[in-house]
Amino acid sequence: MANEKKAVEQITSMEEDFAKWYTDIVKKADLIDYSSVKGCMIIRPYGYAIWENIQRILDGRFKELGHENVYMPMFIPESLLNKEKEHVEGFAPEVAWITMGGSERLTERLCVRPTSETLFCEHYKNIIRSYRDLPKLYNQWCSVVRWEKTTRPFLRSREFLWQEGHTMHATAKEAEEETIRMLNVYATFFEQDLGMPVLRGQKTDKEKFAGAKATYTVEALMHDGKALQGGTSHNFGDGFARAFDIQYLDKDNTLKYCHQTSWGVSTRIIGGIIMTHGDDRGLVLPSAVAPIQVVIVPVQQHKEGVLEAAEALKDRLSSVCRVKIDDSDNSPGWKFAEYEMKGVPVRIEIGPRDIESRQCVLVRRDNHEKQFVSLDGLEERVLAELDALTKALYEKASANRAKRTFTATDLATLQEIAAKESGYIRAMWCGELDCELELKEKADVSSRCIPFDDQEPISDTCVCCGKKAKHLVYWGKAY
RNA sequence: CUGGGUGUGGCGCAGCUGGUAGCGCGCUACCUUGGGGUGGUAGAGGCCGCAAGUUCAAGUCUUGUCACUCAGACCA
Repeated sequence: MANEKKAVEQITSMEEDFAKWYTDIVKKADLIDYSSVKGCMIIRPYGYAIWENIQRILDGRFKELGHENVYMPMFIPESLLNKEKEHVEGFAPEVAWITMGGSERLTERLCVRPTSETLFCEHYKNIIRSYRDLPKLYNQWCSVVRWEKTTRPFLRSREFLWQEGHTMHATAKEAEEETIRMLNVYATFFEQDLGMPVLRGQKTDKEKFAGAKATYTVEALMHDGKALQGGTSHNFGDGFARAFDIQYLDKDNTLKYCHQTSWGVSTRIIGGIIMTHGDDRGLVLPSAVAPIQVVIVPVQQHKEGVLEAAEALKDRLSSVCRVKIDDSDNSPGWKFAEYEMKGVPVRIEIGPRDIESRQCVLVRRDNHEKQFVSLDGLEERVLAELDALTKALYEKASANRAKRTFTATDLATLQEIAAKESGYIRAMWCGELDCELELKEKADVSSRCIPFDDQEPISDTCVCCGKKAKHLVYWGKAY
């Protein structure tokens, strides 16, 4: 249809070129603009509003669980960063350094935080004395800098926004519980609020965070079959505590090292939302984080009573959701396309015909079906549709994941699948780094995670070396 | 970091064998139209990424450089 075609001609089709489709969307939905520094993006009001919604929801959940927000400096002296060996080795290659202050050369250079473990450790050492001081449950919302070679809006930028929780506990058991608890907070947020199914699981040693004892992850699968690590939760054991000498005096009057966790999600989530739910008309936003949940488009708005009726609807709906009315001079068709591009979950059209029959037209972003809806009880109906939309997105994404999840019990099959398909490949693994490297080399896949909820062995031997298998691993290509 | 692509009004592009810049969209004003990007009239807006060089003359040729972008390698 000519009109259909016209509505989508502004963005590249995702089938044609997924990468270009993605950049088209981030630009044309007004999420970001590029800045004059490579890899540093300007997050525009509409994009930032999505982040604010993510922040508000997660921040509330963190606080319900007893976490407090703090703010740490953005600079880390080199000597402080160097205290934990594995950690510094992991991050050193992508750290940005400050060497000058005004016109003076600094005696010790400062790194711009790539993550704040060391800063938290320095502070915790000063404030933790007794078991009564534990646990310490701190979180901060901030930006961090990692000097990436290749950058993409939201997915990999040199500066990005995130939250990083850093907690200190008396025992290893408590630290492990906190690590899993926060992983579950993320998993729930992804699945219920963002409509994104995730795999909860553990990273292999190769993929885990520098300095961590164990790294857990929620992995999401994008529409094109590539995986995206959505959030991470690390258990540090007492490794950093030993490096920074963070001890407390326990009830039994002996000094003990603290056990530590950290966990984070970043603006990368927004990239994940785009690549999971978006379509050829543009962005599709899950209701919970959509800056505009309902857009009201008046039709024949110059006619008597139309704008007034639209305004009245807006007033009513404002009490239950985020609603906008577009009374600009643009034609209705223009507005339809515009708000589809921006991923607004629900559109309501109201014109003279509707007013006469006390109804309006309601169209959901995910299925585009026009429904004639009575104005009575509209608030409840809209809330139900917002909820149904997120659930429908979840179902659709789950179906995509199911379609793209494969199983291999021998190397040849795994290679064949990896070459032909895009998605997860379930396969047994012996636990050796060599096999991970070999699979990368031979099939160009990396281990995404050892999933918690899918460990029923599919064979006894490692898919790569044939030795006794330890875990079922999801393999794939990742962003 | 390696390899490709691209830099020309805000955006997308044209500009051939060198001769002093053009189209579409958008923007501004007014009118018109309005249930899937409505049509019209009149306007505003560019030292062609940057720097050297060749030439009487460079958007166009040469060299260098910077940026963006895609695909790898590396990472949230």
